[in-house]
Amino acid sequence: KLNLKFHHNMKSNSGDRWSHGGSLSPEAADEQRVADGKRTGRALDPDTRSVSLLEQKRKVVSSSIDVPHARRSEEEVDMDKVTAAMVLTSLSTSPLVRSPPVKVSEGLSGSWKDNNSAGPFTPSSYSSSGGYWSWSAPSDQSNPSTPSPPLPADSFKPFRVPSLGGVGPGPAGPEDPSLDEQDGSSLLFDEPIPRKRKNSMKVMFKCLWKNCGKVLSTAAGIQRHIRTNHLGRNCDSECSDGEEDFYYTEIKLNTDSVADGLSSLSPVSPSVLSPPPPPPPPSLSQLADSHTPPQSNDTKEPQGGGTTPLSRSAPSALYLIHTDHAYQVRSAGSNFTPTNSSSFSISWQSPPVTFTGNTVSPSKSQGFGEQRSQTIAVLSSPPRATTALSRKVRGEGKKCRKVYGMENRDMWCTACRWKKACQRFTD
DNA sequence: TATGCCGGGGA
DNA sequence: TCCCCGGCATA
Repeated sequence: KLNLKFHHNMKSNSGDRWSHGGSLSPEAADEQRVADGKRTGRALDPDTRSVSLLEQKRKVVSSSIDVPHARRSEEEVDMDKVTAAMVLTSLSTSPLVRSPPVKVSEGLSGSWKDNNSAGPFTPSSYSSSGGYWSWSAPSDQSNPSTPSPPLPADSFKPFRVPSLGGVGPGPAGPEDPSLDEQDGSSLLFDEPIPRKRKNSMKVMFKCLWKNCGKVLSTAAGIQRHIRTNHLGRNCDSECSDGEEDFYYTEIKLNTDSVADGLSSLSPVSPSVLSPPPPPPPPSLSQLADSHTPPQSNDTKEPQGGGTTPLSRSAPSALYLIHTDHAYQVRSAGSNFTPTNSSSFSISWQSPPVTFTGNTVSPSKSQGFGEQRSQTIAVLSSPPRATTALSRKVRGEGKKCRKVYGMENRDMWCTACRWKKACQRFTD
């Protein structure tokens, strides 16, 4: 509990997400890196290294916290699952709403970081591409104009809060998260999509900005379009923080059916993009709210207090979206290979992981249960055997007691009377 | 809950 | 040794 509080305070105190993530994340990152050894590529920041006793102490605390997190996560996971499932279902219906998902995903990613302050990636993103997240934090001057943040902000806060509380996605311990989550995400999104592309599919990029359905054939083009027209950035790629990635979606067109034209795009794209279901009404409402008002986003973010209302339901939704988004990002990353995006994809994946982890957790629990039962069985079996050997197995036939009944106890054999093995009706 | 028995204890 | 009973395991 103390630990949790500690994290929370840190986050709340520092208006900036990143600062939060940064402070906490480095520690976690170190741990995970060591443990996993997966993402060793990035060197730790000098700052991180410099961390001294205090940091170490934190680590200890954080590590201890992990356990509680996991537990909470499991509980909530179930809820999240359900919510997520609902969201997905609903999303599958309407394609247009995608943009929200993307944003949401961002929010999620952010939350994820916070949650998994210990997460391996936080540091990387933190150190390498702090700018990325800037959008999420309007306070940063870098992205003053970015409207999209609003959505993220709303969703973001709620999401974060839960996670911070310990309920969050961070459920899985350091180990599980990365592995399980990745697996889940990969299963759902990674494999199917990439393969499809290769076939007769043509990839187009559609601007998700409101009232802008512009479709371009290149990611660079769409990014530029978004950057210039929607984000109001004049500078080229330099200015890009990867934010553009979130405002366009990748559309796969079947070359055969391309004739249909864009009109077909919207319908097709959803189906094609296995991961991203369309935006449905109810669940979306939340998302939409967060999305639509970019400005509100900015306003909200600074305060950061927004723990209140959205809280759980939103987070769950976010999860789904997040996943979807992750997919998009990844694909984009693979295609475009933006430096930032790469980092993103990683961080994003982690969130899916969380989700998956949740999903998995149940199975795990079951597995444990099974193990338990097995173990018990094993243990119990020996006693039985012992009993059988040492103790006379109960005879099948009726004994004096049953034959004569309690009323005629006098008629019982002495053994029966003495509560010994019946001598009269021996088996 | 009802039985069948074992292990013990008292007379 | 005879009788009884507590308690356990099983049906």
